[in-house]
Amino acid sequence: MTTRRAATPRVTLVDVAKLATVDKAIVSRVINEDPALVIRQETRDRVIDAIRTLGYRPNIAARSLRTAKAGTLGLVIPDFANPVYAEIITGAESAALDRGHVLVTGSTSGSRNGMDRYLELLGQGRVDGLLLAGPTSAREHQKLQSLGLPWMMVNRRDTGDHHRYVILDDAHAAKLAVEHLLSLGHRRIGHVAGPTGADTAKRRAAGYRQAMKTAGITVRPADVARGDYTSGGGAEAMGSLLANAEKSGTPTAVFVANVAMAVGVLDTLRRAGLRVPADVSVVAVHDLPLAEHLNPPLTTVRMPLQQLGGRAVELLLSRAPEEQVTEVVSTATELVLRESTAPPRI
Amino acid sequence: MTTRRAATPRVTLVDVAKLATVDKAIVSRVINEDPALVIRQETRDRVIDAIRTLGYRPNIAARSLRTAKAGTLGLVIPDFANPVYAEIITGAESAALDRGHVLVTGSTSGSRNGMDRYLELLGQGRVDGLLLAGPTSAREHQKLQSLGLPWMMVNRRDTGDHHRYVILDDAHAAKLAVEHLLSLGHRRIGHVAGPTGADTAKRRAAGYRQAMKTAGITVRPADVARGDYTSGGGAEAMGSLLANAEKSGTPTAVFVANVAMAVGVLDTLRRAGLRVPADVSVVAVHDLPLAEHLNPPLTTVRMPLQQLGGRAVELLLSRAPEEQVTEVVSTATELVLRESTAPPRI
DNA sequence: ATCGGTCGTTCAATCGTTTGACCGACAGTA
DNA sequence: TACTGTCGGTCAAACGATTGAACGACCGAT
Repeated sequence: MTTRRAATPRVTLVDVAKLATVDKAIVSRVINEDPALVIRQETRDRVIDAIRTLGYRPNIAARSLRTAKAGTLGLVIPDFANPVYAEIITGAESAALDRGHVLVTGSTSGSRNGMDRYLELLGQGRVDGLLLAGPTSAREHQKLQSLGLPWMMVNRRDTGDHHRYVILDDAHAAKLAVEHLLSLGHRRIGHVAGPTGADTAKRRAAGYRQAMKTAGITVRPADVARGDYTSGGGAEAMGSLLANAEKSGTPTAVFVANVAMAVGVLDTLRRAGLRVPADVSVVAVHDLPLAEHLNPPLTTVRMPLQQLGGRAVELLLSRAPEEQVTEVVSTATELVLRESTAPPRI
Repeated sequence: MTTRRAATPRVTLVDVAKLATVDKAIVSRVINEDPALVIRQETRDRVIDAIRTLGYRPNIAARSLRTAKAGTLGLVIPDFANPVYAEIITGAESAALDRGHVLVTGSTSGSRNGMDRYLELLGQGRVDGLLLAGPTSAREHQKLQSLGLPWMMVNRRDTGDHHRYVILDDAHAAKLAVEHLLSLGHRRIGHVAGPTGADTAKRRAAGYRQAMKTAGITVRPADVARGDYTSGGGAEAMGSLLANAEKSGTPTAVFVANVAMAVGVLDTLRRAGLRVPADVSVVAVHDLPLAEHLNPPLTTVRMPLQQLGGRAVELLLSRAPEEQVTEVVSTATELVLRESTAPPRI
C-alpha cells in the first residue's frame, strides 16, 4: 500500500524549533555544529529528536541565499562519449561528494556555443567554482573572468595569464612508452600525435622526441603524423604514415597519443594487411577499460585520470581564487603491458 | 592587461531599479516577461539598458527560495564509463538545457551506497525532479517516494507500483538482430543475454525467443548464456556457450544483448581460434561509436539512446508528478550492417 | 462635475536560513 | 551587597527575488 502523498507542506526550521520548544536559532546552530554554541545535552537531544521525527531537511535555496554558497561545483567537458572525460568526471564527482558538494557536469558538444550557454547558466550563483576540461578560447577566458567565480583548467594548461591548472605528466608518459619500444629493440618509431590545439599533445610529442634524442635516434618528419584525438583521425594519420613510408620503409613501431586514435590506427594497420605486433608494435597513452579488449589487447601507459579530476576539485575548493595553482599529477603513471608490442622482426 | 577583480559586491535587483529609476518589481516583471505587466516601451528600454550596463544576473538562490523551483534536474546513473549512459546523458542534458534547466548527473558506482548519498544530497530542494537510469531497489523507491519529488525511471521498468518510466523497444531490437541472422541462413543462433536483474535483458531475450519461434526453430537451453553486461561477463558467457557446444556443435551465430559484452565475445572467439564472421557471426544491441572500430567492425542494432534521455526529461517536466507515464521510444531502431555477420559456412 | 475604468507603477509581505547582538539567571568574588 | 562572568539560550535583521494588492493619474462617458 502506498502512502498517498498530499502536497507536503515543507517542514521548516520553525516547525522543528516549536516541537523542540527552543528557538530556531538553536536548531540552526545544532545542525551546523556551531562551535560557539553552548547548550545542555538534554536540549541538544530534544532538537535532534525533533529533526528526526519531523524528517526535517534544510532548504538549500534559503541556505544558499543566506551564505552566498551554492554547495555545487561545475565541470565543463567537451563530450560525455569520450571515456577520458568519463574518468575525470568520476574522480571529480567522488572528491566533490566527499567535501559535501554536488557536481554539475556539462558538455559543450551539444550545441554550437555550448560553453557560452553553460557559462550563462552556471554564472548566476548556481555553482561555487568551475572546472574546465578541454579546449577553451581567449574570449571564453574573458567571460569566465567576468563571472567572478574561481575556476581552473583540468588537463589543459591555459595560454593566458590565468595560471590555475592541474595537468598530468604527459612527457613522462610518452617517455615510458617510447623507452619500452626502444628496449624491445625498435629504432624506427613513428608517432601519431594529437591536434596542434591541445597542449597535452604537445607535451606527449615533446616526450617522444626527448626519448628518441636520448637514445641517439633522429626522428624523420615523415614518421610523425597528426590526428584529432578521435579514432577516425587516428586511422587517417596512420594512413599518411604508411603512405610516407612507401619510399623510405615503414616504422616498426608507433607511439599513439591516445587510445581513441589507437583504435583507428589498429584499424588502418589491419586493412593494410599489417599484423600487430608481428609487423608493427603499437603503444598508446591512457589505459581505458577498452584497451584490454581491442584486437590485439593494447599496450598502454596508464594515466591517473581519476586522481586528476579529484585533485582539481580539491584545489578549486581549498585555494584562494586569486592564488596561482599549477600542479602536475604524476602518481601511478606506468606502462601496462599487453599484446600489441613485441620486438621488431629481424 | 587583466582587470583586477575587487571582491565584486553583487549587483542586485534594487541596483538595477535605482539606475532605471523604477521599482524593483518592474525590473523583476520585465525579466520574467510577466504578461500582466503593462508598461511604456520607454520604461522597458530604461530597465533593459540598466540591466545591461550593470551586467545584472538574477540570484538563483533567491529566486529558488521564492518560487520553490530549483531549475535543476537530477539524473542518476550507475557509471560514467559506460558509453550507453553517456548517450543517455547527452540526450537528457540537451533537452534540459532547451527547457532552461541544468542537469546534475551523478553516478552510484563511486561509493558503496552511492544512491543513498545522492538521494540525500539532491532531496533537499536541490533538484525539481529525478531521473533514474540503471537498477534500483525497493528500499530506494521508498526513499524516493518520501522525498516528495517527481521522479521516473529511464531504460528500466520499475517493478513496484510507481508506473513512470521511458524505455526502448528492446524486443523489437532483438527481433531485428535475429531476423537478420535468420535471413543470412543461420538456424542455430545462440544468445548471450544480460543479467537477470535487468528488465532490458528480459525484453531482449524475449524478442530473441519470439523471433526464433516465429521461424519455427527450437532454442536449445545450451545455446543461451547469461552475462552481466560487461565485456568480462560477455567473454565468460561466450566461453560457456563454447563449452556447452562441445557435445552438440557450435552455434553459427550469436546475438549479444549489448555491445560491451560483444567485445568480450569477440575476445573469446578469437582466443578459441574461431574467426568472425567466417566461423561465427556476431550481432549486438546498441550502436556505439566503438562498434565501428572493433575487429571486425560489429554489426549492431542502433537504439535511440539520446532520444530516450531527452524524452525522459520532457516527460519529467511536462507531466504531473502523480500521473502515470509509460512510454516506449522506438524511433530509428534499426540494423547497422558491418562486417561481423555473414552467411554460415555450408 | 462626478464616476468608472484603464494604464503605469509602487508597496510590502514572503520564501527559510544564518548569525551577530543581546539578555536573564545564577555562581563566585570582593 | 554589588559586581563580574559564564551558561543557556532568544531576537531580529539580513540574503535577493517574486507577486498579489493597492494607488495615483488620466481619460472618456454620463
